[in-house]
This record gives sequence, C-alpha cells and structure tokens, in this order.
Amino acid sequence: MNIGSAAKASGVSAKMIRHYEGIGLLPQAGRSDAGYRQYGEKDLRTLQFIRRSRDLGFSLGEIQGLLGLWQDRARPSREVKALAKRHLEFLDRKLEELQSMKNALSHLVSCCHGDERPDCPILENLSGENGSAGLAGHGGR
Amino acid sequence: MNIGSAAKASGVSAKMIRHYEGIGLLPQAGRSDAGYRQYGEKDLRTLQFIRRSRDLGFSLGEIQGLLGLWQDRARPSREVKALAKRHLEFLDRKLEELQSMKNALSHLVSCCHGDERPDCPILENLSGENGSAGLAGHGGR
DNA sequence: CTTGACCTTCCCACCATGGGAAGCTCCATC
DNA sequence: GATGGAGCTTCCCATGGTGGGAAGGTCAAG
Repeated sequence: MNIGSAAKASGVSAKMIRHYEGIGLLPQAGRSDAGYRQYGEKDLRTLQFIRRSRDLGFSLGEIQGLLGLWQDRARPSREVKALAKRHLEFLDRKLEELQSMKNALSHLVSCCHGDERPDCPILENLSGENGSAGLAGHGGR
Repeated sequence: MNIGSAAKASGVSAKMIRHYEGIGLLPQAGRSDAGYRQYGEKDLRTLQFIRRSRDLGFSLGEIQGLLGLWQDRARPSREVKALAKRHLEFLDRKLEELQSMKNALSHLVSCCHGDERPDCPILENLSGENGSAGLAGHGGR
C-alpha cells in the first residue's frame, strides 16, 4: 500500500505521514524497489491511532507517549490515565481561557449598536476608555 | 521612552513590539540619535489597544483591521461589530471543538480504572476497538 | 511511447512568540 | 576618564502542526 492509500484509509495526510516519520513518531516505513513507502495493516492501525489521538487534541509529544504505552502490553493503565488526565486539565484551561474571551467579547458586541454612527463600545473598551458601555450605573454583566 | 519601558507600560514584550513594527502593524517608531526606538503616550495607547485585542483572541490580521477602524473617526460601528462578531463565531467554533474533545476524553478517563492492570479503555478507544468501555460491548464501528 | 497520476526530496509559508549572539549606547560609580 | 552593567540594536533560529509547491523519478493504462 502506497502512502496515498494509507493517507486516505487513515485520515492522515501523506504530508503528515512523512512528517511523523521524519520526527520519529512513526518508524521508518518499508520501501518498494522504486523507493515508495509501503504500508500494511499494522501501520494503518498506528496511523488511525494517531489520528484519533489528534482528534482528542493530544500533542505529538503526548502521542509519542501514548504509542509507547499502547505498544507495551504490560503498561499499567494508571500511566495512560495520568497522561490523559493531564491533557484533560490542559483542555480545561484552554476552555476557560476561550470562555472568558467569549464572555467579554459577546458583552461588548451586545453593547454596540452596530449602525452607521461612529461611536462604538468595542473600540472604547479596547482603547482603555471606561465608556458607558454597560459598566456604568445599572446592570453590570 | 525606550522600548523596554514601553513594553512594561503596555504589557507587550519588547520583542513583540519590534515584530509588530516589522510586519507593519505598528508604524516605524521614532529613533533617538543612537538609533533607539522612542515611544510616546500615543504609541503607548496603541500598544495597549493591541494587547487588549490579543487578550480577546483577535489575530494580528484582525487587529490591523481594528486599528484601522479605531483611527478612522468616521467609521460606522457596524463595521467594528461585524469584525467582532466574526471573531465571536470563531471563538464559538473553537469552544465547541474543545468541548467535544473534553467530553470524549473525560468519558474515557472515567472509564479507565487507572491501576496496575494493563487493560485500558482509553487505549482501546484510540486503537479503534469498541471495547466494553461504556458502549456496552456489542456495537461495532 | 506518451500521458497523467502518484511518488520522492527539499525548501518555504503560516501564526505568535521566545531565545540568544554580537555589537553598540547610556549612565552611574570609582 | 575608565569601567561595568543594563539596555538597546539587528540577525538568525526554534517552537508546533500543517500546507503549498518545485523538480524530478515511477507506474499503469492507453
């Protein structure tokens, strides 16, 4: 199986398969006489493993760890769980970060009338003015 | 005011200030006789504007747009709001993406006993097996 | 034998940021 | 006046994950 078919079958682009091999995430692929990389069932399973891990947001470094644990039949599930938990905490931090951006921005957006007039609470906020953009007088946020 | 003080006062690193100037986000800064960049109140306000925009997750490209609107006193707030709304949608997509990663992963983590035994629903899921990891062991994908 | 799809390697781009080297400037202290 | 250290300059490199594309070799179908 050539790299193109492996890419289609795994959902990992050919470009990325080469890259993963280059950085040592994948072992050197076997080669045909002409130098084409050759992939088999086992490689396919590894590629899919990587793709699923990426879908969960794991970094390539973490995936290297996961692959190691995966291939070690005697690994304690404790280690896998620890790795996953760490990533979960990372996701939580990212979520909080994005959520607070969203909260702040959606407040500003809701305060901006968005018509032809130039005055705009969004720009006022970004420029550091404490305009009457919703923080004045009555209903906070 | 030298770049270091401007950095401290604005919360944008000196490194980034130079970079922003390099990519045209900031105008060329004035220079002292010795070639040191010089910053004034107005520059400081621009730098803070950029930092606040970054804090809301705007890309440098979007910030270029925001700066243009900010400096155009006749801009219609409509345009600012549109730009902000687009970014808000971007944030929403990111949030959904992260949230679904988190949901999937936290389910897996909760299914993994995390002890010394090697069997692990997390790895089973990543490797494409539909183990008994909460999906009741008969379905197949 | 040609054509077109596929493969190879290699370099460059994005985005935002940081690290560090080599060399110059400024200011305080001796 | 000399010296030392902090701060400035430019320039190059790295990160992380992905893509684009050029130049050239290979394979299969017509």
